[in-house]
Amino acid sequence: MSSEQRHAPTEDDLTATRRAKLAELRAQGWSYPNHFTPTKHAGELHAAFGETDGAQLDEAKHPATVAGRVVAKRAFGQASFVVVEDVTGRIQTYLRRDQLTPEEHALAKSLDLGDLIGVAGWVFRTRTGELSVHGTSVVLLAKCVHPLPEKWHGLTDVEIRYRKRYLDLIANGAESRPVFLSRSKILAGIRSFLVARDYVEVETPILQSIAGGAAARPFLTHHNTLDMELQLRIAPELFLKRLLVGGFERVFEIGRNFRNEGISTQHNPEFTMLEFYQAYATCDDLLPLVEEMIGGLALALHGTTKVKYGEHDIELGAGWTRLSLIDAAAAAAGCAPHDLRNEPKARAVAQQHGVPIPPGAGAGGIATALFEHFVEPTLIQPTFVTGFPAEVSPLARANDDDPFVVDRFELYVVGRELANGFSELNDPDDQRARFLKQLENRGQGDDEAHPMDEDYVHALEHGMPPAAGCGIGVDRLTMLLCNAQSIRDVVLFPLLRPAAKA
RNA sequence: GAGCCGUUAGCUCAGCUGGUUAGAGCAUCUGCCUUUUAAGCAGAGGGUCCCGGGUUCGAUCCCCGGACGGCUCACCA
Repeated sequence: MSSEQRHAPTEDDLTATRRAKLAELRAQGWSYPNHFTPTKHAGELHAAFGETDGAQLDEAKHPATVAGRVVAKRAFGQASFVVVEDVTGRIQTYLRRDQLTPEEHALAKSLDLGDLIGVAGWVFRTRTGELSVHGTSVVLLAKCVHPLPEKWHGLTDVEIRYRKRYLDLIANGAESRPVFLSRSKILAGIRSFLVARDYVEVETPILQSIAGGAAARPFLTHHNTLDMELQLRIAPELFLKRLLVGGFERVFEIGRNFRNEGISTQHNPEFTMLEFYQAYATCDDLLPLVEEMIGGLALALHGTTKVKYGEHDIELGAGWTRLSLIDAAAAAAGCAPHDLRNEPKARAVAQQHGVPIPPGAGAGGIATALFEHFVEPTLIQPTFVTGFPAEVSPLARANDDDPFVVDRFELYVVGRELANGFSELNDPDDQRARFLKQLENRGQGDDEAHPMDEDYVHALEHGMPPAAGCGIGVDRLTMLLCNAQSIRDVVLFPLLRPAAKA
């Protein structure tokens, strides 16, 4: 390739070199072998022989076959040290000419960082004391034709980490993999917690004709043969409650919700939510359940209910603070609680503090805006906020003594909403009226107002047992328990714009 | 959607006030090396300085526009 001639952007030289090696192997008949069975993981070998001295190992010559990715290679003329990484960790292999066929020796010399190989041999300890596998055969399992990120600094470009998560896992596996293992444990922990309490796991539609159950804008899609507009669900709530009508008494679903909104460190357009519903329970019954679940998950993951999140030390052991939304908002805004029940007065308070008033908001909506503005960011330790205005809770049951509010709570930790639960509204006429009120708000410009769902009201008209339900954002819970500052660090493949065409 | 910041070799990063041929380490290639530990030694190759305009004798650098990303804000969980 002449240097004065500006060649078209062809393949990178590093990749070309590796492809040439691959072509050579193929010419010799190699073709991505399918049958290879390792007998040991790296972690097993370290666990079994980590304390065994070299003389004993030489005596016993324990056989071992390992497989994994080449993550380091130190080659000499007639021998090489090749470090292989599998899901449990790393093990060094030692490949020398006098133990291999000529073809294997040539392969060992041509190995690139990133290749997947299998090595059979015996366990030994090198002169410098490192536990290794002395190879008697080596086979290439898959070729890596692209150069991998540098071994010392790893991959720091966050865009590539999210876009090509496999590279993040290869290059930064020690840091990024544990988060996803923890996420798996959290999901399993939630399931076993609820199943142990007689909850039934169910799956409800993601494709819905009216996406309801939350205040959010949906994604739109289309069914071709039915020629039908569909929306991706924004919450499973209304279907889970139809199941309560049908006779299930305790149900839960862990699933993806889709909300057509902005992206931030705390928002991914698709996110995982746990929702659970219990008949013959009230809102108050759920608080201890949530405490126990989240505290138990922390204990299972970390062995303690104290977790570190950024600068904060969070105590997730039971006994969380409880706070009334209206009282807290009034205290922060320096007015009397009853002022926030009166729309003109509430409006004046908000204007006095320069807090924007949502379109169509009445006293309840304004009180909530004040709460979110002043109080929410200050709730660092786990706090249950109760007494939400009915106006902002179209699916929750009004309080018997004070119909201005509903029997509802939200859980806040490190200034973020983590869970939302309430006694369910099972009065179909009240539900219809609330939906109509939401339609009014929609007319006034609130495009996240809840749509009318006659089918759901019709279900309620058959009688839904008194019940309470709760939703927990699994991604945010994982962030909290894994000390992750961005939701993209706990979602394997976060949504990104398509990469610019290079 | 708005504001601020960023984008230089495959990766991690330098690059002065605008100056001639844009550097380093790792990685790669060639040679030597049968117990290394970020192996070593000798040599070599590798760049659309994110893209498009503008200013200038001259732009990686200054100005304008755009793409992508990060952070903050707004909305939600």
